[in-house]
Amino acid sequence: MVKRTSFDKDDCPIARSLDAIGDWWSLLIIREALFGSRRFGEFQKSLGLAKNILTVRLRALVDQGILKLAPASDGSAYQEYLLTPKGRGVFPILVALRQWSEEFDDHPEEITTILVDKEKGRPVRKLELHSQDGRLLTAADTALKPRPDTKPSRKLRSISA
Amino acid sequence: MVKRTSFDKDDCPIARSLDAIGDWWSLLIIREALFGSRRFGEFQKSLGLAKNILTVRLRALVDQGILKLAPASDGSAYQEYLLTPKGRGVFPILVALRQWSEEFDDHPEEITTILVDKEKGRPVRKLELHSQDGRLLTAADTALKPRPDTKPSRKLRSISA
DNA sequence: CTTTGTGGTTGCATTATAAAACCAGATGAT
DNA sequence: ATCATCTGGTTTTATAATGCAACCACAAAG
Repeated sequence: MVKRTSFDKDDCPIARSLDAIGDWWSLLIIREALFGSRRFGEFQKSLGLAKNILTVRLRALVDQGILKLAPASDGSAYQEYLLTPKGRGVFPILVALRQWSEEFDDHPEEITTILVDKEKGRPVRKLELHSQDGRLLTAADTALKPRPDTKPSRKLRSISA
Repeated sequence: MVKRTSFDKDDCPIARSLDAIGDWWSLLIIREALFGSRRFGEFQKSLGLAKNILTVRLRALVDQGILKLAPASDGSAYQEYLLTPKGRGVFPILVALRQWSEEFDDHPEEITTILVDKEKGRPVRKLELHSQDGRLLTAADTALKPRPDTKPSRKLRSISA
């Protein structure tokens, strides 16, 4: 956006995520990476975005610890972009986006792919949110609570002794 | 973004979702709506965005069938913005974003809220993706498959007879 | 030495956003 | 009835991001 109100200092974790990966290209780049793309050219060809923009996006993703640069892999002295655990952690977000589109899009017939489990080749189930005791939850079953305070006392007051 | 490359015609459901709700404000508006906000003024105050922008966003969300306008609710002759089922369907996306932030953010201590299940008041579990036979799946356990074709033959060839 | 891969730089067009003024209809008090 | 205020916007103007295209540069591959 423009005057990016920089949700960086916002206490809402959703805003924080959006601040990190909430632009049009970043999530798609991560999608391609999860799909197997590693090289600059691969991303550029599959996504069809301008190279300078890809450059900026890749660097931002590396800076944020979502991608990392690895030296080689094939013979060439170039580098490739690999997902970090943080990057792979984006997977559920992508699945949620996909499933929302599958369920509510006005033209679902234009969606040409389905997400399947590799072992059986059958479509996956919908994402599920459970309570700690295992009940399946919907939005109406949840609430937001203030956090008790991260670490009120450090358990040992190193200052005083 | 600017020249919104309009992923509208893209066959990737993730791109399609992003095209619908992939901007900074829309998801936050939906978050507030799930949280209970209904009125123009409520959204404006809680999000602190300019009124003209809120106007545009709200209208876009209504156009997309994510919000709908309902006549009243309290006495006043005003309108309020209510989530449609499509809008409530965004909930898993917000949860996924929240959990990603909770798990990978560099400053998780700045997150001041936790998502709990209303009945017990305890934190929810992480979103889970299962195969149809119930196995818990990670990204590595999944693959993308071309869709068999929505409706290859209509079952009755109305043209020829 | 030519091609390919991997970017960087520049310039221009488009657009989202912000900020503030303005406005019409409803509400509320006198 | 009237005046002031609130609500829910619209309009205008200015600016900052972003997208895109095109050209440049350098390393490696052949």
